[in-house]
Amino acid sequence: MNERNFLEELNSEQRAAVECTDGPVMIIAGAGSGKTRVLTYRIAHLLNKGVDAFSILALTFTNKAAREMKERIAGLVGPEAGNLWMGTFHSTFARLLRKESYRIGFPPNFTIYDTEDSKSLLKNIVKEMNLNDNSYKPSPLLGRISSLKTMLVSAKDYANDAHYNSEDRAMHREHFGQIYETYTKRLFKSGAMDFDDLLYFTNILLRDHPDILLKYQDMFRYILVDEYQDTNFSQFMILRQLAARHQNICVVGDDAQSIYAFRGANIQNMLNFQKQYADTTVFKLEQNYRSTQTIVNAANQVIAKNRDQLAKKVWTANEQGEKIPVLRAFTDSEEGRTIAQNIHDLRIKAGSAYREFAILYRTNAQSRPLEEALRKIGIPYRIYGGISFYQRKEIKDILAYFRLALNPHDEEALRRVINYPKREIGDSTVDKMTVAAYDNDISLWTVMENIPDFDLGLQNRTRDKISEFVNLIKSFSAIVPTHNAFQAGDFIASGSGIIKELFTDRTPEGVNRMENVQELLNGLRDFSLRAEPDAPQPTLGLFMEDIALLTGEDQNKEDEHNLDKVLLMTIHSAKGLEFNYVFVSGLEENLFPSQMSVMDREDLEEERRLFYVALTRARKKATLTYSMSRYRYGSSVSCEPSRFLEEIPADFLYTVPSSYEPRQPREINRIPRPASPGYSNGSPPVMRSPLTNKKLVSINKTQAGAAPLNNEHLGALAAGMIVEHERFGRGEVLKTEGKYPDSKAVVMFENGEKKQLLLRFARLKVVENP
DNA sequence: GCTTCTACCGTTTTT
DNA sequence: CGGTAGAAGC
Repeated sequence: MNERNFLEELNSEQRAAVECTDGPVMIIAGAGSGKTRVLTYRIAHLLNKGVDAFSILALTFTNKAAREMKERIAGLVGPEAGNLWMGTFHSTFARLLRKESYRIGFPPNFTIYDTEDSKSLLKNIVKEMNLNDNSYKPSPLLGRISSLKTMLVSAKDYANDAHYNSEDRAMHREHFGQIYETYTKRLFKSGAMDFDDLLYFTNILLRDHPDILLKYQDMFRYILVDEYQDTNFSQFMILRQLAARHQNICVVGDDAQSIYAFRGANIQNMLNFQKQYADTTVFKLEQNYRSTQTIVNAANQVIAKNRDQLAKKVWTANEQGEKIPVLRAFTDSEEGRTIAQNIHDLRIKAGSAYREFAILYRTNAQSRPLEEALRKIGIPYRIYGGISFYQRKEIKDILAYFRLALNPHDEEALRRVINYPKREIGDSTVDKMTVAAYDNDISLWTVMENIPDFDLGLQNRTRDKISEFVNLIKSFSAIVPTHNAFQAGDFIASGSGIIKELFTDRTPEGVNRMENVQELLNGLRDFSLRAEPDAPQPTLGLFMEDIALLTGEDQNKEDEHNLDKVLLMTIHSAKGLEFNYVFVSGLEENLFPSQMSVMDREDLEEERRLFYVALTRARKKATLTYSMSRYRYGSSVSCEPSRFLEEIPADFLYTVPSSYEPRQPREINRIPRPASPGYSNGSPPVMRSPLTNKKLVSINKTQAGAAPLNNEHLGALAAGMIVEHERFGRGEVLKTEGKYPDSKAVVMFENGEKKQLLLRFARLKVVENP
């Protein structure tokens, strides 16, 4: 396709934004206004003007967005698109750091720690410092460290900052600074970077090494950034340094869709762009090509009152469309059934495919009742961006061996597999070696490598086991450089003993784990074969680099994507996608808006923007649903409709009454949970133990003999009942006590043994209920 | 050092 | 309801 053709496909707003190629440009793009199209055409236009693909840096928010954009550009200009620097901030700068990291003391094969690794390291540090780990929990610690790194505050800066110090004293975590410092040191010693380090150290590298800065400033003459509203300070500073020389920076974003503040995203980056670059040209894309008028107007209402925004008026020439149905359900599972039923009916009525439907929710936990309902009436579905394949335990175990082969100083990988499979190197040995490493300021691996030089009071046998392990890892390391990824991976997987370990596990889960490992090895084989002839040898190192920054969605197979299935996902991961029919579920106070944001932010602006994103995913019809009660940790909690429902003018909505009655008791006659405030079906009958006369709240009643021998349908036990236990045989219940789920029963068995059983784990069958 | 049992705890969103 | 950390017991 030649240039004239593709520019003519754009409207005048879009075309102007594409053709203004030089100098700082900000494109404010409303939802559904063809933002991606403008970005791709702009890049294609640059290439057609003769700009070298190697000198264009395009940063997107997800790997998927980068891939898609690359494909679309390739469709416009051909294979030259392959030479673009295009990817997420993290993957692009990880790539840059691999080349330059030696300048800041990191090896080129540095490991990238994921969140799990980081938390586990923090946990170890807290333990070693003998701090009460109730106030030093890994997740909050990592959260704080992460936001500090995002603000480019080093451990040293932190220690010297009076404000931070007094804040810590007030929060009773005066050792935080020390933890931060130790964490940083340990990462360095392990030759590892966490997620935020990839951006942090890119900043440091560019800041402290003018020659490198100049090199990349000249390399990236044109910089384009997608989803600019979601960039954080660290990313902003990288861009600022790189663009300083040529000033050809084009950012595209929608302040109304800024939903990542929790991760440090700073909407001010967008609001202040014009201040940063005085001669910025601003373009606005205000026509929405995606949704009906009803949806566009209702969505506009949602964010109308937000204070932080750039003036724009999103409008559409599309048809008016249906009103937005609001469905009320009594329980979360009924909400699921209603949605499932609606999808079923709509699909038949409108002749639509399953893939035209999406169900969005605020939290991942909400997917379960939805899945159950869909499964029950046979609607195929897929969870978009769920847990990543590479996060599974068995896969992470194997990857830990791979990581060790590439970088044996990687402490988290080492700890993970040092005794898996069991090789008699237990916790106390690891603790002793950790102390030695700390005392000598060396890595754990170095201690193990030189174990005879240390007097740790270990048994000879243990020392031999350690040497054996060291030699094993060294043999893995030796394989890597001379073999391709598959050969090395296969050798390591079987040499580590993991394959054997998994093979002996014949439980269904075990078989599944084994299949996953096979899947990983197949992936390695593909990776090794797929390599282009003149590309570098597809080593294990390259493979690990490829997968380190993948998210759940990135690794699904092509055919997975094309299957005709309803998609389920969080609103966050729905950004950038669109569907004909969208269900936004769980519109309840304290869920959406979330409890956290209701408690510590009075404005709820970000939650509203999130709702805006949810609504504007829909092309033809958006449906809102909520439930009056929801299960949480096994008990039902009553809910109120979300305030957001009231913020949409009533003439955009119509309320559909619940078509279901509250659920009838099934054959298992459930006694309602403890009288939680607002239990909507009247207060539950109270059962009392005949012996103690204590209330037997919250234990389910079962018909005698109906409960299977597992803990899924525990019956309410009362004194006098005759029960049968899997191992101990028959017995009589003497008394029951405690509150579910930790309720206990004392049972006298026929063999004369008196046992106290924790009901949640006891496998009991009621055989007689007098 | 390894296995089994029990008490406790969790509440966003993710590159 | 699940997951899991740590104690107790072997």
